[in-house]
Formats: sequence, C-alpha cells, structure tokens
Amino acid sequence: MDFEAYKEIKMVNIIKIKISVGMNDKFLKPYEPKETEENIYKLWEKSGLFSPNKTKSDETFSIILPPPNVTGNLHTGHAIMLAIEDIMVRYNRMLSKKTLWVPGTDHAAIATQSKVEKEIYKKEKKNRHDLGREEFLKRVQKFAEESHDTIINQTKKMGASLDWSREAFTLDEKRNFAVKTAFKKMYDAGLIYRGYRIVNWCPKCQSTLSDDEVEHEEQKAKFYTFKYSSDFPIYISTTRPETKLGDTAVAVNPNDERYKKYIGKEFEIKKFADGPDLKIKIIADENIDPEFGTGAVGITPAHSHIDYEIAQKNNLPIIKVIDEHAKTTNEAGTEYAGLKIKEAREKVVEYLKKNGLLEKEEEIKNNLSICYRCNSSIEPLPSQQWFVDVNKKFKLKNSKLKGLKTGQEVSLKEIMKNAVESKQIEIIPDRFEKVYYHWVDNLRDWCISRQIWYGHQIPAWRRTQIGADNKTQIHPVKSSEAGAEQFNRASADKKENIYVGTNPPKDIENWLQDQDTLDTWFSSGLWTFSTLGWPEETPDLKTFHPISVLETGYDILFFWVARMILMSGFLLEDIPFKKVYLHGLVRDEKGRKMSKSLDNAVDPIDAINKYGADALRMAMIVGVGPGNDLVINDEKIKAYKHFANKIWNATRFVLSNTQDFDSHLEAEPPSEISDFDKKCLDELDELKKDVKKDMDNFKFYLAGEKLYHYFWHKFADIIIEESKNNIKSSNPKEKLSTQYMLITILKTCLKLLHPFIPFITEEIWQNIKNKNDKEFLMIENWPANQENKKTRKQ
RNA sequence: GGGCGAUUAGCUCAGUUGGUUAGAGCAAUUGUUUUACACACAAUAGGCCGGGGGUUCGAAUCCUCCAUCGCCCACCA
Repeated sequence: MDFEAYKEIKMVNIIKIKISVGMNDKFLKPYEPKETEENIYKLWEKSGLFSPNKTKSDETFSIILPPPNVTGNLHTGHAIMLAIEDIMVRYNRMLSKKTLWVPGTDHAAIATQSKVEKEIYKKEKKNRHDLGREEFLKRVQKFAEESHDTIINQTKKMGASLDWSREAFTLDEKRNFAVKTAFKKMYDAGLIYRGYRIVNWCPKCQSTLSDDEVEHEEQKAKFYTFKYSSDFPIYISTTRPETKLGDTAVAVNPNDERYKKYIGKEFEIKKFADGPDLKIKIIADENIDPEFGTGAVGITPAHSHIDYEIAQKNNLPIIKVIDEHAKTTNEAGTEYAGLKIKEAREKVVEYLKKNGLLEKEEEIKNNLSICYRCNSSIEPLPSQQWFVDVNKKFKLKNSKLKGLKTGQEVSLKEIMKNAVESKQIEIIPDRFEKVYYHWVDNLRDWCISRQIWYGHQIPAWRRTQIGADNKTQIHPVKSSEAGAEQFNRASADKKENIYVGTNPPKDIENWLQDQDTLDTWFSSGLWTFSTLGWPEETPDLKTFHPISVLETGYDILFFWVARMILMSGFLLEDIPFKKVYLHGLVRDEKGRKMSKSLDNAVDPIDAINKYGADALRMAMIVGVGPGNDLVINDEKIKAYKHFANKIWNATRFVLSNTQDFDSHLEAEPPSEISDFDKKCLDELDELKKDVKKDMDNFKFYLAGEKLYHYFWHKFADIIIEESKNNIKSSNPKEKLSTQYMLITILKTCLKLLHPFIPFITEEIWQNIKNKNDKEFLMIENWPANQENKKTRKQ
C-alpha cells in the first residue's frame, strides 16, 4: 500500500478515536510549532513569571545575557547562547530558586558605527564628517533602535525566559552613568592614565584598537638586508624599509663577538635615503637573537611595540615618521613628507640599491597585523591616548576576593589571575583556565580611547584657556587636529589641566570634553553589575551579584570575560560571576566561523519557522559539550522536530487511555501496582537521578540525549507498547495501575524536558494539567527522587 | 616558536570517573497496516575507535611517541 492510501485509512481511525473519547481536536493532528510557540510565549510573558520578584526563596540563581550587538540580526551563535542559558534558567526556576535572567543589547561602538557609515555612503555617497557628529549620531541611533527591536523579537522566538522588565542597553542613561563613575574611580586611583604611547592604529577606521582587536594574517613579504650608509659598520634587515627613516638605534646581543666593539657608539647618517639625518646608537639587548638575520636589529621606536619597549629602556628618542593616514610625516624629511607607505618604501629601496647599500632582497613569510573589523593593515604608531594600567598597585578597601585581604596592595593583573587561581571563579571547560592565565601574564596596558563618535564619550575635560587674559590656549580644540600631538606631548596634560567627573566642570566655558569615546568593552566590562543598578546600591545588586554563571562563547574570553573580572575586581572588590560556561562556535558546513563579513551566517529564524524553536534548541544542545564547536545541520534540526511530534503522539495515546482516570490519584499511587509498572517507575527514578546529576554538572548535552533516548526508545517504543494489553484489561486494578504509570511518566518527562523544549511541553501541560498542578509547567517543581515515597511498594 | 583541541559507521557527531556484545541522528537495504505516531514501527547492513609502543585482569577512554587537520597566543627585527 502506498502512503496516501495508508493516510486515508488513518484519518478514519482518528475520527473514530475522536468520537470515542471526545479528546481535544488539537491532539488529532501532528504537532505544529508555528501555531503554538507564539501564543505560549505571550502567555508566559503575561504571567509575569519571568521575573523573580514573586519568588520567595533564599536561594538565588542569576544570569546576565551577553548583550547581542545592535548591528543587525540574531545569528546561530546567539541561538546556541540563548538555548543553553534558557536551559539553565528554566532548570533553576523549577528548582524553586529566585531566578533572574537579565536581557540587554550592546551598542558595539565601532562595529555599529562602521556598519552605518557604510550604509550611508552606499546610499548618499556621504561620510560621517559630511553629516557632522550630531546628525551622524542620530542616524546611528535610529539604526540601533531598529536593530534592537529585531533582535528582541528574535530572542523571544527562541523561547528565552528573560525578565524584560529589567532590560538594559550598554549605552542607555543608567549604563552611561555607571561608565562615567567607573572611569572616575579608576582615574582617581591612578589606574586610568593618559599617555603618549605606541598604539595599534587602523588608518581606515581612523581609530586605535586594543591588542585583542588586532588579528594576524600570514603573507609573503620582501626582506631587505642593508646598511644605513657606506661607512656604517653593521647590516640590518627589515620588511619595512620606510620605517627606517625613524630609526634611532641598532640593537645587538651583548654577547655577540662581531658587534661587541660597537656597543655604546653613536653614528650620524646624513640624509639617509635622501631623507632625514639619523643618529644611530648601538645598544645591547638580551632579547636579540644573534642567529636570526644579521643578528642586528634596526630600532624604530615609533612604529614597533618591541622597539618601543627597547627605546624606553635605553632612553632613545621616538621619531614618528608615519601618521594616522598611513602617510610619511615631516619628520621623515621634506623629500618624504606626505608620501603613501608604498611610495616611501619604493623610494628608500631605490636609494639603497643605487648607493650599493642593499645586500640582499629575499622573499619570506611573515604575519601582517590587520584590523579585526575592516581587515586593513594596522600601523603601530605613537599617540596620546587613555590607558588602563594593569600593573599599578592599589589598596583594597573592602575585599570580597578570595585570598586577597582588605588593606593589601594589588594590581588589576593580580586580581584577574587570582580570581581563577583561587577557584573563586571556575571556568567550564577547565582547559580554558590555562589559556586565560597565559593571556593575563602577557597583558599590557589596555588602550581604551577610540576616535569614533558612537559610544560613551570620555568623561574627561581639558582646560582650553588659562591665565589672566584667558587667551592663552593650552590645548587645541580637538585631539585629532594637526598640532595636537605636540601640545599634548609637550606637557599640557598636567593634572591641573584635566578634569574627570561624572558631571561637566562648573566653569564649562574654559573646558572642552575629550572628543574620543571609550572602547566598547569598557562598558561591557561593567555588565554584570551595571545591569543590576550599580553604582546605586540596589536590592538587585545585593541579591543577585555576583551572578551564578556567565555563559558565553569562548571567542570572547579575553575581550569580555577577563575585562569583567578586571572591572568587578576593582570597582566592587569582588568577582563578577562564580562560574564561566563557555560554549563553542557554530560553524558552517566548511567549518568556517559564521560571521557577517563572510556572509555565511545561517538565520536561526528560518530554522524556527521550518521546524520550531524547540527543535532548533534541542539540535544545538544534544551532543555538543562545552567549548566544542558545532556544525549546524538541517537534518539534525528536522530530527528533533520529529521528536516533538513523538511527544505529541505519545500524549495523545496517554490521553485517550486515561480519560476515566481520577486525577486525585496522581498524587498517591494506587494500592496495587503491577510488577511491570513498578519496574517502569523505578527506571523513571533512575532517569531523574541521572538527569539531575548531569544538569548540576552543566552536562546539558548528556541530559538532553538521555531524555530523548528515554522518551522515544523506552517510553514510546517499549512501555507504551507493553501497556496496550493492560490498559484494556478487564481487571480494574490492573488498568488503574497502568494508567497511573503512564500519566506519571508522561508528566515527569514533560517536566524534565521543559528546560530543553519549553514550548511543546508547556502546550501539552496547558491541556492536561489538573487542579493539583501549577498553572504553568514553567514553575512546576523539578521532579525529585522518590526516596521518601517508599510506600508505593506493595 | 608556545599552547589547546580534534581524528569513532557513508555523512555530522556522542561515548561521564577505564568495565559486558562501541552508540545517536541522517543516509542505505528489506519488510510492515498494527486503534498514539508514515514526522511511524520492525529488522538488516555498515566500525583493526588516525598509527606505533606502553600501563592494566581489562583501554575508544590512562601514559608515551608519531601523523594529519583545525584553533588560539606570540612575532624573527
């Protein structure tokens, strides 16, 4: 017989069932997620049960949603995050804890700004300067609002049980106040300083980047070996000849016999490469590898992090030969000023060749530093910026940090390391603890100022006028204007000329606020407590901080997780969270990370529309351990849609066979339970125990799989099949026993499955609950083990 | 250069502290009408668990070496 003919016969049967038991029509058709999910979510929202306000319990469980960027849509990475967190939240809520999950979104400064800039340029061929700061920011805000709305709707579609009454935005008024407060406190403690230091500069974004925002890409490069002049004694090598216009030293290993005799000597090179006069000092440095290249390194303090450090140690001058537009400066000599890097490089190489100074030209592989946003190549250059000092010590005033006492002097770096080492914070999976230590150990001061417009403007003002005549300008109007560097470097940044505060200075006309904004991670770093009302001492802050778990992708362990530990460590002298649960990245079929720039992002909303949110959630959880990447697969999602339907049909079976079962009997088992039914119930107890253990150990992937397997291959395939004879038994006791067993297992499974697949379980619950049950499955008690229910045995 | 992970059925992946005949989904083959479910059921086939060596009564699991792939960090100038 073919399917179609078979289906017709089925329809007749279904009508027969309907007539015989008078069951809700709903269960006579296959499960349709589309028809239920939206309604169920509305019911939940209306109930107010996402909020912990009414829960009376001393035990709390709190999570803060890692705020999605308001740059567009939710992607699968967000979906997996929402699935895992909702499982934790629903599980703990069913354990009757005071459970809070705070929603929010991130303004994502540079990402959002560049997205909007691109859009505006595409449509109107205008850049942000054409529009002006005020008009441009209006446009960004509009875009951010639209993005926000889309994201919130999509989040709801996933079934996330977030307390919407507490929603936050990293750039809203409250969070802005938190940011300003944090900045001021850190500034006053000397942890935030302004300095002329080498930074990562993106010439395309026209902004600094933190070390973590720089990525590396392997490329082929030409490696030139040359000497500055014919009478210079040492050959050096470089891939960037144009930066050599700013060299101030040559470093060699102190034990290198070839060069020992030159150490300490100074050489003057007149008009190097037809450009500037160079003064090259020969210095010794342990870190120079005599085996590599010529064993001598030309030191360019202004355009290399390492050279800068060497220059600091040796008091070498810093000559900036490349500017913010990736062009050579006046300091590179009049012949070079204003040239593009490539032109300057060619010119230098040509000179070296002409004058017989070039010894070798080889092709090598090296790593190019690129901007994680726009992929343009990064220029290390010196600039006046704001930094967080990670090594400066400060005194703890009221320490809640394990192992660090009040009164003790610590640095941010020490706090960060201690938090994990002391086990006050546990990272799951633990292999990331090693990665974290390595990062902390190598951490340099964090550059926090960005030359973009969208974000928290730095709450620092600089005096513009001074003196009796009020005419002497001591600061230029904008930090980015020509000449700013000289002013700033000169000494104008003396403490008395800078004001930092949460409110503007009183004599505002003599002050100008810093035009720069803060790194987006500065505000994200405050997220666990800024969302709870800090700096106010709110009840929420007291009740829910530190939060129980911080759940996020391992790719932002440094960007975000570490920064939160830093911020909370200083501002609250406490940890921000007790546990960190890191999930993996969702990859496409080719194993690539999903990203907007690659345009390979799968829309989770499509999957929800096709298979339902429950199916998508299940597919993202089962079999994917913490920290492991996941390849998204349509077939897998489909399989869990079938699972949902299985639950639906099993329910139909149970319902049609328990219509005459008195719901009062659910609470206490019937006096006589058959051996088979008892065995089934005992197995159910085992399952409960197993699942509880997995849930408590954050092994959701195992719990989910066990539940799936039990429901389908134990309950449906074996128990229901076996029960078919007994349920029709003429012995009423036997029938009652079976009915009790079936309904108990079904209801227990619904509870156990609820955190994983909340929609279908709640939908069924709404149709089968009786007077003794709670109104929502969402707040039912998690099935406890039956140890004290031994009376069931006959 | 340093670190981490992966390698299990045709594909995508589980396999918890070592413990019977190694599991799931999809795909494949055969069958099924059976009053919950064809989004199903029953059955079949498919695996030297990357390779070598070791520990053990017992290894996919622990140790060691090697290979391949992937990721993160550092930057040799």
